[in-house]
Amino acid sequence: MPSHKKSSILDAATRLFASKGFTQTSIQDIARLAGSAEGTIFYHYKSKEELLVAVLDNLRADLAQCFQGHLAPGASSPGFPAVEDAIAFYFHLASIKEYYFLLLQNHHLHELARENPACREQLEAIYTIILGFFESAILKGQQDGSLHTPNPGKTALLLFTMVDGLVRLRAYNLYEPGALFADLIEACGKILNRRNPEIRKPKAAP
Amino acid sequence: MPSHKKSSILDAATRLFASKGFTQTSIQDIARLAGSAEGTIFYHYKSKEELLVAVLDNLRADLAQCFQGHLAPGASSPGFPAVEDAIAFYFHLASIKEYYFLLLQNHHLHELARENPACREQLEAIYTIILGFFESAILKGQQDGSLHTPNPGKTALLLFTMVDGLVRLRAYNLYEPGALFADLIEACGKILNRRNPEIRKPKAAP
DNA sequence: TTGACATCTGACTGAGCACTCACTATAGGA
DNA sequence: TCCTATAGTGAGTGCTCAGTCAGATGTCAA
Repeated sequence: MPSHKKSSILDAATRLFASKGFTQTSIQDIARLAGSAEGTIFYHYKSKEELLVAVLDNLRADLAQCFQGHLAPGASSPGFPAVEDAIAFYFHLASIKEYYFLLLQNHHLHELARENPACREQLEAIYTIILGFFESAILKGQQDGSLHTPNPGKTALLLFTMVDGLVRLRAYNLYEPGALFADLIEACGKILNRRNPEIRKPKAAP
Repeated sequence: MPSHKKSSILDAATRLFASKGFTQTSIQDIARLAGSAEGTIFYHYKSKEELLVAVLDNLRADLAQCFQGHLAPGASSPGFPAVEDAIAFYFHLASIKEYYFLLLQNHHLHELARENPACREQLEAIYTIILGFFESAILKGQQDGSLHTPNPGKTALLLFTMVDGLVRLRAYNLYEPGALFADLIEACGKILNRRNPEIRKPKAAP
């Protein structure tokens, strides 16, 4: 079984890397938040960089579980458009687990992925999961006839950049939270060539 | 007149802050690239942070000039849709001055803006300029009747997040450069309610 | 030539950093 | 009880960093 300290170190590192950035976070910061000694961190993880990879691994597993739970049969509202539902869910997720998405937008992370294979693999797996989630929502919409979208893969990427962009705008307080949500959903509907022009309001705007 | 060393320091700092990030860039790095001594940097700028603000100031002025040059009468192709033209130009700019846009996406920058008023002012001015550029293109499109877009301000923000997102994808090599450009232009057209369905190819895809 | 000023230099400093290591604590099997 | 392995500790180490400072150099007017 995993030790209590180890998981609290992982948790502290996740939040600090997301909020302050990898470089700005010191081992001392992590130890303080986790309630452990600095040495304990290096007992469980060889280096600060390996700790980051462990954080990514944990993030990926949790994200996969969240998406899987949402895609499970019966989990999504029946009759509710799959894509709007997916986007609303993604926004909901980005709201309750904002630190995950802030972490993924860290510049240093992508620098590191260039030279650290373990880091690159984790990052690629995470993007595959997220894009796969959008893509499967588009495919579902095509099957029930509500969408006509020629290239689901590329369109999923476009949706991702939009939603991710809004997450960033919210994090930096560049606009009032929630004010753009309805516009975003509407814009996505247009991109996806919705057959049914009236857009139903999603249940929860963040 | 401004000294030669001072401007080469500013230039070196701009490129290094963009490519490595603010925290990862040391004064030694900047001095080496600028061909000056470390002391010279602190002769011209009180601190590393003040140097960053100077970089932003320079970026803002240059960006404003670029946009102004493009919006000048006669500069845009007559008859060419204003919004597609604007997006293509923004992409072109993001291609030849990629480091500007990478710098703006730096997480630490937005952290700093929260506590440093000078930094915050510069950042706000820069976003005002960029969003104003998109908004004026939308308004132009509405005047010539090619667009029907209810809320230019919000739509400009959505366009910005999309284009900025693609810049980031390209920088991190998450997709082949240029492969999504046509799709992006098409998606923007849909968001903007283009009256004329056929989209003309822009002159230069990056 | 002299003095005053702006520009520029690089050795230096103290603080903070990631990481090490000798050590203690605890728990279970023999 | 002793032995061993796992978990955890925090002072110490060597290095890098932003920022300082005393002085060198260049320039130009008096």
